[in-house]
Amino acid sequence: MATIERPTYHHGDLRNALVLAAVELVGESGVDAFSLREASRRVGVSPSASYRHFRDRFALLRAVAEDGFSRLAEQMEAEADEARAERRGAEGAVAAFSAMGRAYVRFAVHHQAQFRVMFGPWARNELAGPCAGKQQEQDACGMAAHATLVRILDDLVTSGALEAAARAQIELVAWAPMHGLARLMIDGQIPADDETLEASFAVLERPLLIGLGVDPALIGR
Amino acid sequence: MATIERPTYHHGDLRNALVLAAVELVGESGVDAFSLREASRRVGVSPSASYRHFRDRFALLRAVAEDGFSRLAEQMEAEADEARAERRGAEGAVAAFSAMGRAYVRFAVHHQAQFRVMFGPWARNELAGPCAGKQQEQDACGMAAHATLVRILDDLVTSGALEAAARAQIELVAWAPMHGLARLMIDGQIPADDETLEASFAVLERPLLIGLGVDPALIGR
DNA sequence: ATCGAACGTGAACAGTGTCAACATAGACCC
DNA sequence: GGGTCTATGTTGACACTGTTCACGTTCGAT
Repeated sequence: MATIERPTYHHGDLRNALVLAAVELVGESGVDAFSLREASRRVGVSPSASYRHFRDRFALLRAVAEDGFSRLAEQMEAEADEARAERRGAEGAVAAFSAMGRAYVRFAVHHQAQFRVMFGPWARNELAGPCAGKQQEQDACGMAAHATLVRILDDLVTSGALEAAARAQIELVAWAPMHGLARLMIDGQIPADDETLEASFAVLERPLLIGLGVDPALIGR
Repeated sequence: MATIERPTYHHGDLRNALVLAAVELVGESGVDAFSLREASRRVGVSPSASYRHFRDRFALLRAVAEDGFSRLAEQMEAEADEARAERRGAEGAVAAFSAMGRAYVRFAVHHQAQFRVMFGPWARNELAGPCAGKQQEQDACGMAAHATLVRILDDLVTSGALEAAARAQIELVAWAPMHGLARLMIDGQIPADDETLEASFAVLERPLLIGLGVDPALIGR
């Protein structure tokens, strides 16, 4: 009855296949369209089989979120590194910081539905394990991405681009505007094309950095 | 078979009753828990009756969003006016602006689920009318709230607190960080209690205003 | 080779969105 | 008043969903 032929009775890698299918599904038709049954169908497995790997449909969504966070971390890291490579010292740190922010928003816009899942209400719905099953960390999901953020912010201070006193604030002052821009774009309040993205980012960047006390001369064009 | 007795066969105000029930439902158990059937049940009416007033379950959610936007507009307006009343000129304009932002975030935190609906993916799902049935304006939903925002931003310029050149930027520079803070709080990335709210708001406020070129002396304590 | 555990299947339950056919009750005209 | 029209509700059905339970199948260790 499986919709996709499968040579072996056992799938072999069902868990990952399900996550992948779910990511696809969510990407195609949005979070609402996602259904555990449809994901199972795509993988070619009966719906109940999924319950050997996920206690809930929410557990599967959490896995989708986790996948998204790790991709996001990679993306941010890569673009930040690239930006820093072209410059030195404080200027490099500022460039990396800026690139990271841009990467964050770009990721959201290019993976709208998955981004929504990542920050959806599912992650902390029940007492159930927050992410992959580790119960210790409520927000373990975004840990990798958050670690990247912290690293780049620290650079900002150690390179001298930012006074140490501002370090405590910068996390929020950096994150909130970028997150807000991202959400406004994926939720349709702001057009979600790449040009608008760049323009909006540019508008936000300078006042934020200046407000935090970064020397305007360090801010790339 | 109605779960709530109803003296008359016709309800009389079913549309509004449904919206109210939906707002309640969403507030109690989140957007996911919402179901057209449950809303109908609460009102004491058969599920199909709702289809005389809403083409979709999404249409009902859009009505919930609309309700939220008008409440938000009232709230922002009220708190801004109150804050301005105590001061004069540029200082008053800045205070009103600040109060409006605080009201925005506070509304989100105190009406988490409804706020999520307001900015959810439902509003612009289909070609269907965006909100109450008017098809002209894609984002007619937030018009009242947006008008309030514009009014207060204009004050900022006319009162001399902000250079006219910054007017074009300020909309985004004000909205994105507040929206981001709101979402991070309701989505669990930042604790959603009132003290954290005030503290976070305070951290964001000053760099933003300074970055835009507002005289620090005008910023309230 | 056997046996337990891990993995997958089928059939079933309650709940959902939605629709078409039918019932009721106001409104409006004579 | 009586008679018709139309807005409004109701019943019953369909296809779909999440989830569970009893049951097959296969893998790996002994």
